[in-house]
Amino acid sequence: MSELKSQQKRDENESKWPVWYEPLHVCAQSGARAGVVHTPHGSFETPTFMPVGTQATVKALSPEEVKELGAGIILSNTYHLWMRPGEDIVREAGKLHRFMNWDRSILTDSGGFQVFSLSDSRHIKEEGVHFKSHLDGSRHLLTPELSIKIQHALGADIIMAFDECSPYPADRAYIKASLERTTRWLERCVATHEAAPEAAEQALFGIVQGGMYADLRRQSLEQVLSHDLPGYAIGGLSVGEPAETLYAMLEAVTPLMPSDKPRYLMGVGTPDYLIEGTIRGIDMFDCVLPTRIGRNGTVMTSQGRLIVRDQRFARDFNPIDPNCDCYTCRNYSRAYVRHLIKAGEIFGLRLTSLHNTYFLVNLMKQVRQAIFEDRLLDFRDEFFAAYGYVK
RNA sequence: GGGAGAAUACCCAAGUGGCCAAAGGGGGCAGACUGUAAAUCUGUUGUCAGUGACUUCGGUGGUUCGAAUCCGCUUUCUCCCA
Repeated sequence: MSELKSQQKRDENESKWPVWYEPLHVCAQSGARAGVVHTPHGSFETPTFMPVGTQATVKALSPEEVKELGAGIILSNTYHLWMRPGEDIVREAGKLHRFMNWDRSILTDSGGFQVFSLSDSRHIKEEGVHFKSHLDGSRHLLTPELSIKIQHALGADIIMAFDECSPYPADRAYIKASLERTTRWLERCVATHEAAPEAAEQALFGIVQGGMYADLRRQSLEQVLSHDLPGYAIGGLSVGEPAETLYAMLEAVTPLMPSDKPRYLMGVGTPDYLIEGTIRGIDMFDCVLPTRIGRNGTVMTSQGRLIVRDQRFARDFNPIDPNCDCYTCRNYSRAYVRHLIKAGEIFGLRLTSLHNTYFLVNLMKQVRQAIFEDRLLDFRDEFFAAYGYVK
């Protein structure tokens, strides 16, 4: 695409969508993209890592802290806020941004992941998914229409289509049927969304499924792309498959995705996946990993993962990561963090959550810089060597 | 001074003849965690070799084919009465 044509496309997207992608640079060495995603609540630089705040809070962190560590966009969750406190309350509060005091971008997941993670207490049907509430066992039906309506009430800048995040392993017939149902659900999501006034300020992203079958991934992509949407996501990965499989699935679809729209790899959060995903053309990632493993006593460092709760750190008065300049590493030692975690002190969870989230957000900043310098493959190799990944 | 009761592994605590190296908690140690039912979950926790052996239930001496469990003595602790 010529410079002029891509500029035209950009202008077109800007006027057409509440959320649009501004490409800035493609890494000559890796083909990875750096850009900016513009939303009604500010812009965020890509590639980026999005911390997850399922229940309208990034667990253990205040919005100010999440902001300070550099996150430009966070996630929240349709299913959980629907169950509690109820989307009507969030709407009444002035929608999510006001409710949780976060003035940057927000993305809400549709509840599609809960179709996967709450598999013991739900039934999938064509109309939607019947859930038994994990809170009180009450029965509920989440449909594509309802998911979109709830997400309208929540008011995130980016909302997700209601999909089935299919399990792994799963046979081809199941995956094919599942992805086709997800496609039909997408049509219903789009119809509901486009008919609503909220479409002016919220952008609906479609989700590519297809399990671990490259041709089914392509089929799903084709169906999703038949809707002109402001962004596209890849779902149903990082569900237990080998890394090579995940990479292969990305390679099956990202080259066919439009270059003027953001691409979001859902639920992916280890450093290797972030880097390899970016190399394969992904712009956005989210994951509970940094906050969850943080709360459970594990930290990520430039030299690899550490279970900082382990005894070997009892007298280690160095920072968690000597190369990190987050609040935790600037002020506290491994020994202190370990002590807090062992003692069950809340502050310990806060320090590890803060560090881990900073680590991934900051990693993506470095990745972005490497893209601009056309040296992302070199950066990857350097990072992996220090982190302890064997390539 | 008299009487009653209790002592079990790092801690608390089950167990009152064999199925007991000994339940269950806690603590310790280790691991897992990927669009969050997760400040959670799993494994392990006498010793040594690892399908077995050895040493353990305050100490000691007995009874018995067999004892953490029954008996004698003893030590310590708690409570009650003087």
